[in-house]
Amino acid sequence: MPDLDSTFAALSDATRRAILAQLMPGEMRVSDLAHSFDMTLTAVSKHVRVLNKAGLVDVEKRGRSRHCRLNADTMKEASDWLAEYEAFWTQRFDNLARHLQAQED
Amino acid sequence: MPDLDSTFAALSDATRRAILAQLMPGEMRVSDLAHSFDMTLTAVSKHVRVLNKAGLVDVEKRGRSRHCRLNADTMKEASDWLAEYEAFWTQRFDNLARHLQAQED
DNA sequence: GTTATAGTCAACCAAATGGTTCATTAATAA
DNA sequence: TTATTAATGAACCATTTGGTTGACTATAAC
Repeated sequence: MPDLDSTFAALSDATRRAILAQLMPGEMRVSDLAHSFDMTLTAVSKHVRVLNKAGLVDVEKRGRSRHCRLNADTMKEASDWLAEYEAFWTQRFDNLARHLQAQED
Repeated sequence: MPDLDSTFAALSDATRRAILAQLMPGEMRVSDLAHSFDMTLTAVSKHVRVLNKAGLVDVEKRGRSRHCRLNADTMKEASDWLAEYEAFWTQRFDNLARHLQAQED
């Protein structure tokens, strides 16, 4: 049930975007993520919680670890919202796009 | 010069997204925009300033009016960032059961 | 001129944000 | 059993945010 407000808000922090990038190859524990950042485990845990509440990351408790993994469905919703404006930026590059399309054929 | 931080932050507010939607058909003055919202002109003016600083809206002073228009190039940057995750929502390799398990706290 | 309109600026407020430290819970290891 | 590890919770702090009101600037209209 994540709304666009919390999704975009979650994406507005560089640390959280970096967390998402780290999760691309596969799931990671919260403490593994924390090693990459110059902040406390508590801070990273909070960021993960924000991402989780925004629906961008799923967290699964296994033993005493929390395993985090991307939930890209929510990103798709943000992407879909932006896509409604696509015409406003593709129009400018229309000529280039046609040119590239012609080269593909 | 807008960074992703301010771009996504600007997009995280429903009022500002509504302003962007209103600007799709064409430019509008700040006071025209303000008519649509249950808040003061000052508040709308502040939202426009946030959108302008984020590079999402261009503002041109004409007479005593400020005319606002979309700048979709910045939206494209946000869209491009999200697009790097496209593979994660187009290829749905995660199964539903695991997803549901992750949802429980 | 005087007055109305468009908009910003400044000050203020309550709530949210991003970070810290310290304490605590829960699971594993010795 | 005891100690260690993984992670969250609680309290705190400074800054930012989204809104207000009231004063102000600048343009346009009468």
